This record gives sequence, C-alpha cells and structure tokens, in this order.
Amino acid sequence: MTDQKEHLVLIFDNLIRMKNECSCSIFSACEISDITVKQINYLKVIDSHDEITFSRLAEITRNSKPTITEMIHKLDRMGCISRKSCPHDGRISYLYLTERGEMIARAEQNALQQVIERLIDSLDCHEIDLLIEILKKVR
Amino acid sequence: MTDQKEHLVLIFDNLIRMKNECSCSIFSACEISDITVKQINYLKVIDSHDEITFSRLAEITRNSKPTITEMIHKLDRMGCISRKSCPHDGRISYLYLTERGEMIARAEQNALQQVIERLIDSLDCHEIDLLIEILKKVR
DNA sequence: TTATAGTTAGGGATGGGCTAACTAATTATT
DNA sequence: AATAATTAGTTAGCCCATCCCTAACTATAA
Repeated sequence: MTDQKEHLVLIFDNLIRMKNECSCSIFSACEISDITVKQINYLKVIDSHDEITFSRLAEITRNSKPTITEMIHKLDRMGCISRKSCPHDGRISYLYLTERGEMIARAEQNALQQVIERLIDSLDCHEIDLLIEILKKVR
Repeated sequence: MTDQKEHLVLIFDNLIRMKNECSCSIFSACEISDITVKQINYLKVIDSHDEITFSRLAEITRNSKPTITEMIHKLDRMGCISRKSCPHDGRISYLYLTERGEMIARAEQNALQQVIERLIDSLDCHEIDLLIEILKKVR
C-alpha cells in the first residue's frame, strides 16, 4: 500500500517533469525569456475573449486604462499581440494574439497535450482504454 | 484515437486542477498570501541543504551577502525560517525552515501526494497495480 | 454638446538586487 | 603573546524593473 503510493508518486513526478520540459521548450521556442507571470495572464485573458477592446480588458483585469495601454505596448514590442481598429468606430481597437502570443498563452495546455501524445505513443489501444477507465473513477 | 486523446486531456486536466486546489489550500493554511516565487525558491534551497549558512546561500543563489541578509530578514518576519549560531564559530549562523517554511517549500510535493491519496482511495488494489504497470511504460 | 476610447505625462509602491564600509570573530604571522 | 589578515554577516545607501495610479489630453461618435 505504502509501496504503491511511493511508486505512484515517482511516476507522477516523472509525468510532471515531462510536462515542465515541454513547456520550457515551448517558451524557449518563443525566444522570450523575460516574460512575467502577469504578462502571461494578460495574454490568457486576451486569448479567451474574442475581439477584446482596451476598455474591456481594463474592466476584466480591474486595472485602469493607462495601465492597459502601457501593458499592451509592452506585449506589442514583444511581438505577442496585434491590434486592429474597428471599421465602424474609429475610437475602438480590437486586440488579437499573434502566433507567438497564442503559443505563450496556451503553453501549459499544449505541454499537457504533448505529454499525452507521448503517453499514447507508449501504449497500445487496450492499455489506453484501461487507463481511461481507471482514472475516470478518481473523484 | 483522437477521442482517446481528448478523453485523457480532460482527465489529466482534472487531476491538475485537483493538485492546484490542494496547493492553494496548503498556502492558505500557512496564512501567507503575498509570498513571491523568488521567496519560495529561497525556501526550497534552504530546505534542500542542511545547516546552510548565509554565505553558502549567497553562493548557491548567486547573490551578494547583503541581498541574502535582507531576504532572510523578510522570511524571518514571515515566520518561515529560524537561525541558530554555530557553537564553534561565533561568526556563523545556520538557517533552518520553520514548520510553516517547510510547508511552503514542499507545498507542490505535498499537493501531489494528496492527489495520489485520493486516487488510491478511489481505486481497488488491483486497479492501482494496473495503473502503475501502464504508466510505467510511458517514456 | 456631451460622452466614450484610448493616450500621454508624471508619479509612486514594491521587489529584489548591488557596492562600500563596517563589526565581530577567527586564523595566521611576526 | 601581540598584531595582522581573513571571514561571516550587517548596515547604509543606492539602483532598476514591474506594475500600478490620477489628471489631463485627443479623436471620434452620439
């Protein structure tokens, strides 16, 4: 029982390490080494809201509009976002992630997917089904 | 196949969410809400080196000694570390984690253990063995 | 004319780092 | 044994980046 637990801890430690390696290589592929947690969070908010405006982003993140302007300029200089002005209202700009911004915003999720791909490659179809059945029971 | 992958992603997403919840409750149990990533890293270094000195900590983290002095004072005020002067050499202080400091340094690891305990509780002995056998194959 | 979207200017708190100069303790040298 | 040199940690004073703000502005729309 204790032995099983230790065994599982080692196995999951290894899976977590694999996932970390994947996200690290995603970040280094983006050639952005000095991005901050806050900046990544802004990218995630932009990623999860289509055609978001400065004002809306300020609202969601509970910051002032000048704060957003500054942050967007920074993320723009890093090549993570682009903006397009609204054709119907010249005051409004919509924010979009660039390919690089999207990679960063989704790095963790993509790292998980890569680990699962490796997992699928290492197992046969029956084993995968079995794994799914077992892990589905965990509550 | 694609279906299996999506299924596994959902399952692992859920496990990761569970682990995050565990580490969040560990941190809130420590009643430290404004600790930083850097501070946690210092705690981890202290945790992994027995009877570490200021100078050694400066060496390992590649910082100056004044930086270490300041950081240690901060972590001390947070109740995360204690120090004891060396009985044979009055210049030297050894650093130790308090119970709280240790909880923070090991939060991630303990969160993983809690998830695995839940996993073990949800499965019977045979299923656990099967799970171990399957996941051991992942490389 | 008034309201709204975003910008600019200027400021400030906080975190986390530094060097130089110091004190106290230990070790080496004369 | 006395003095000099070294070492551990501290203090003072500084710097810089991040991330936030308010007030005042411009341009556009209602």
